[in-house]
Amino acid sequence: MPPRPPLYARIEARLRDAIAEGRHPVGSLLPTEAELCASLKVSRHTVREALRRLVDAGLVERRQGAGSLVIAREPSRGEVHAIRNIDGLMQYASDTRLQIGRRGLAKLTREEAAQALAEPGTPWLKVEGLRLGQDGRPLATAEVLIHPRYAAVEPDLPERGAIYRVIEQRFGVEVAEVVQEISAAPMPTAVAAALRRRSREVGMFFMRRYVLKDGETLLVSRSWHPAERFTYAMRLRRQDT
Amino acid sequence: MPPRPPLYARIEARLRDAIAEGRHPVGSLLPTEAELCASLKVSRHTVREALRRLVDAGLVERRQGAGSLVIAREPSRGEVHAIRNIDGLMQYASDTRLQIGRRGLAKLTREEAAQALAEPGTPWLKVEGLRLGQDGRPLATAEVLIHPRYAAVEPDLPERGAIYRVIEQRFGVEVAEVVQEISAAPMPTAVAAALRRRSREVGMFFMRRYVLKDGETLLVSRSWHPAERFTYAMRLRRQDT
DNA sequence: GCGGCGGAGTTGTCCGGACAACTCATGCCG
DNA sequence: CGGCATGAGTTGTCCGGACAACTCCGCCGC
Repeated sequence: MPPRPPLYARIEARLRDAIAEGRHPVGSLLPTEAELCASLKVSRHTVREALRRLVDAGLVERRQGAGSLVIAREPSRGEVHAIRNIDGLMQYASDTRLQIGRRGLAKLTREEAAQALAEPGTPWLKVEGLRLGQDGRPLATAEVLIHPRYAAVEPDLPERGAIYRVIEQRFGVEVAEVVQEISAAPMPTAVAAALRRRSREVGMFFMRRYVLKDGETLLVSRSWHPAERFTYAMRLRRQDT
Repeated sequence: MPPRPPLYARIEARLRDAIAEGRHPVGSLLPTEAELCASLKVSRHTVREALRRLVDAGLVERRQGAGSLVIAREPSRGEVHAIRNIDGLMQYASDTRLQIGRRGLAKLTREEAAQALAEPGTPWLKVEGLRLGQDGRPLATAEVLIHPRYAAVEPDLPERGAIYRVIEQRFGVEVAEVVQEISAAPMPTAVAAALRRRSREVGMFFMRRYVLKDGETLLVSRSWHPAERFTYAMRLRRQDT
């Protein structure tokens, strides 16, 4: 008889099953830690270990003060799902690069983001992508903005593959850092409300910036995921002009 | 002024620096949790969070009862280091696949290993590899054993790339599971002692098995890492006959 | 309406402790 | 010499609690 797995593993499996069976659909929030503690009669520590593993598995994302959001039903194989899966691939690539930084990703400040994205007159190469699930249905929209210096890669852009790798090889540069932004500084409430309304359609905002060794921003990806409650509270100048 | 990072992050950075500077060389053991608690005046919980991050970063491996072993000075970019880096690549590939299971990998029993590896008369395709570090010096030796049914991939074997991916594409199969073995069931003490002696040369043993959906073993990789104290305590029939 | 303030709710950090599970060396005994 | 038992040392699991940081919503004044 095999030994009983640890408590947190059983809780993790339980939650994983609940997600897989749709009792916690993608885009919904899991019960809070306190609720799980109460219903499962375990300490918060144990619940957090189980949730941490779901985060590592890519099923859940958490934000302090907001909750635990289900973002996938099954662990991603980290594979290419569809032709136009541009940002998905980049995300995969960056996840690989970022395996270390899975937790503790640095945050982009609002100013940094504005600077990186919205320098007026900067003709960033913009690549639009659609992230598709394994069933072929769209999961999220995405944009990738490439620094004009490296815009010549456009004809080489892979249908499947990591964009930044192509640029690295083509130009002999090296991505030194990947910075991720999920939530941002507070913004004027009116705009926030408008975005919140819109977020019922587009959902959570994701942004990644790829930085070279000399600090230059190589490319920026941003994408929207169809999550209900994780609203985006960041404003990009390029978007509303 | 930026806010002070959390305590565990500072401890992590401190240990990371100590490793990078060689104060904790690769192959040595870190101070025990209790020692770190005492010297840093923090709770064991905080120390464990810092160590967990070092494990996630790939700098440290831990084993219950044994200690925390330094296995790398800097976080791996997860990249190809050298031509003959066959198992290294596979490990990278499997790490990617296994991002989820970074913790809690299932274990191979001794019998399973013997069955997978040492069925007499089974002409497994054996690929020998040498894992090289970024400086070109060997880090570990490796063997990859491919199931005879898929041995026809030999001419296709990549010098750089994941072997199992090649097989998947070539034969239209799909790896459903990756099982990893680090330490194994106890073995006769005499053999253990002999191995322990030898382990001062070859070090820790690693083994991975790639399983198809129907349960068939697609390939097995095993490798030895030059770690001092993490001795190998598993016996493979194929090895001593 | 617009903006700011505040408070309830939620997750993040950190402490202290206890016991279980595992590793490894030692020593005893056949 | 081989095998087993023992025990110290180390990491894994789990509990309980406290406060900090953050999110989000509603209230209120202008």
